[in-house]
Amino acid sequence: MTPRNPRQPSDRSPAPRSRKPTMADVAAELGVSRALVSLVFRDQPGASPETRERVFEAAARLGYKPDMAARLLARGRSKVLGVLFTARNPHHVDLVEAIYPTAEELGYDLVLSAAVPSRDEHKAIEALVGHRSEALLLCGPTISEEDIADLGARLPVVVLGRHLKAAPVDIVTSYDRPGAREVVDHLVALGHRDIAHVDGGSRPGAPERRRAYRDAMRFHGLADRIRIIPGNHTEEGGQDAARGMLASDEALPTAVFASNDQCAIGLLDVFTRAGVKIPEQVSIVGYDDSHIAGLSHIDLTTVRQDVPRLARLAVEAADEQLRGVREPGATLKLESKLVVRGTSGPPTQR
Amino acid sequence: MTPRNPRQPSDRSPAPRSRKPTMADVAAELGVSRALVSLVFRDQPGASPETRERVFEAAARLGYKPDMAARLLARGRSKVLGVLFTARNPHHVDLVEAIYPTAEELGYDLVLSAAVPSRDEHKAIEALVGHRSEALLLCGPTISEEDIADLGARLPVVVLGRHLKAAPVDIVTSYDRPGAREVVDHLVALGHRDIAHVDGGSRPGAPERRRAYRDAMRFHGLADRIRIIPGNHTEEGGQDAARGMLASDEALPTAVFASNDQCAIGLLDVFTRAGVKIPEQVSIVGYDDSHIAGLSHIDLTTVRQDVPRLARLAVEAADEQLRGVREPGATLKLESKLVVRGTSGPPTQR
DNA sequence: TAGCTCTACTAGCGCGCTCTAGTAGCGCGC
DNA sequence: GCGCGCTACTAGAGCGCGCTAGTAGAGCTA
Repeated sequence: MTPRNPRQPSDRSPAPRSRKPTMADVAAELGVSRALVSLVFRDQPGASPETRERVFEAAARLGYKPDMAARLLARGRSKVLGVLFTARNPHHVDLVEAIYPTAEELGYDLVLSAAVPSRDEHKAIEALVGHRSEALLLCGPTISEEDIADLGARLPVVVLGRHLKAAPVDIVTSYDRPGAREVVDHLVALGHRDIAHVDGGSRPGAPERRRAYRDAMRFHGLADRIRIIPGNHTEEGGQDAARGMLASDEALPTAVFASNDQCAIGLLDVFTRAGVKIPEQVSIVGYDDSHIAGLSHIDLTTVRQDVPRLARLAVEAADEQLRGVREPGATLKLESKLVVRGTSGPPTQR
Repeated sequence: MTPRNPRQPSDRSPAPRSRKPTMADVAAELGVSRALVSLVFRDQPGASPETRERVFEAAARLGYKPDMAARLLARGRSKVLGVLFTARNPHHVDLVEAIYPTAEELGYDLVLSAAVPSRDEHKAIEALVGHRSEALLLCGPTISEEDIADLGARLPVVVLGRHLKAAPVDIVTSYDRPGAREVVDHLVALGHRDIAHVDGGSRPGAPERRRAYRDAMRFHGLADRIRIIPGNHTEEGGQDAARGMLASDEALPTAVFASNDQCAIGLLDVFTRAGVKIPEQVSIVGYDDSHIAGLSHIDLTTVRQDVPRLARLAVEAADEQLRGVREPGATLKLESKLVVRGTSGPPTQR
């Protein structure tokens, strides 16, 4: 952390933990002006190499660290991007991981705010704005389109993984339809006809996936087998849907396409516990290819989104809006593709 | 988001996105002083109810939101807690979720910083300090004890889920030994004797769990069966360990106790793919009871830590340090307990 | 020597807010 | 009529930094 400093051992202070040193302290220590220290820390020309050296040395000795809040306040641009994500959603976590490198590359700092059950997205977003985010990256926001539009009128906003009709914000997402279409094609090719879809209600991406499922079923002449079961994008949603299917009078479908991986995992959970063999009795396909789908023994067939590119495009879109090189309102879509793993297979004859 | 405002519809501006309004704008709008507006927004006495009303109304009309950075800068106390966590670690995510409510209750705002592969803990911590965190909550930090001590000398630090010898920081964690002991007791009671431990190297909590495993094995007269396989706290670590065991000349143990859930999931993954039946051929037990262990069809036997209390105690500890009612250096330990699920069972005779 | 340029620095305002120390105005009792 | 206390408000100094406009001094010409 701080450079090793024998003169001020860290165990010296059980108590005082004196005021954080400021730039002025460093300047005073060296008998120079604050501005000089500022120059050095911003890596601006105007200081001799020896002076730079001395400034860094003194700063390290005093334990000085630049204060972001003051820095943000003083300079017009804060170079901070606010990122909203859902803590429980592994796909969001993947996105956050992927956002860091590009942000760093373009010189942005990141402030994260998690939407968790006890703290809704509105609060999380207010926190981001309050902390001087110049622009917001929203991972699969569930707030209303109107709210997003209002937000977009206040500052640059990039929405990841959700379609919007007419908000003044950038949108970076995957084509949901080809992905969902591929899922149905794959299942049909395996011999399935009773393919149900556990949807995600109005969650980001869900309406498009539902529509694509319907279209694909019709395309394959399976319009009469269309079966949409209400769900959401959490494990609980998948569990509830699975319980509903098990309790229902109708026969189980031979394949279930879930609106996202978490939902699929919920399905897997309940089906497995109930003794339903996966994929022998029921094939299950998810959506997102979050790291969990591939790594664990879940081994879920799913649709992979190009997370690194998604993240890069989102950060770049925010940057472009901030630099004013482009009006907001762009929509970028990436290809996604089916990843076949162990939870899908041919249906067994009954 | 912003209160609905018919006079300035959000679609009015494709372009200007004019400067964010400040407190001075609100004050000018009403013909009052900035200080008054400040009072109202801080909910301090000294303004009449009617004035408060007018201030809020004007603020809403202008779309004013208080600027945290300036607020933090201006007041001594920032009331911001910095939280370091590992994005991929579901147990950390659980902790973050649990920290929010208590923080809010005590009037703290949270700034999150994720350690991800491309961005190590040092950077993540610097970001937190730079954003004026008054105190730091570190979820299972892997940086050196010395670095943590240095950090603790600069500001209040609470470490979650890791033991430290003599750093001037608070520690909130679970008793690892009784938990690990319970695991071994459970497995022995089921009839296991060849119980291996995939450890977590020097990761937080790992040394204690390893030691507890050893002690428990000795207690049960199984000293000669002690088998410790190096691992770490990621899925990859578990996968590598499992591959190593499968490739080894030695027979597989009948039970494996992993140092955390992710590692256990990695084991599950590789064993399952290799056709090893869980728990018939090998029982697997994890540690943490992250939401993933119970929710998915992973159904992992594991050791539950009391996450809500852990989180509450950590925030309270930070608060106490900040209020100066107590010297840093306290260690709080909570009970943890075995949760038996589907990955552990009696060994089959060979 | 004056005049120029260039490097290496400094003075001081302002970012949006908080907070201390006030003041203006009012009703009150004596 | 005067001081008193109270409510409702204001002036203005800072918080730690960035940044613009400046200056002192060295080196160089002519």
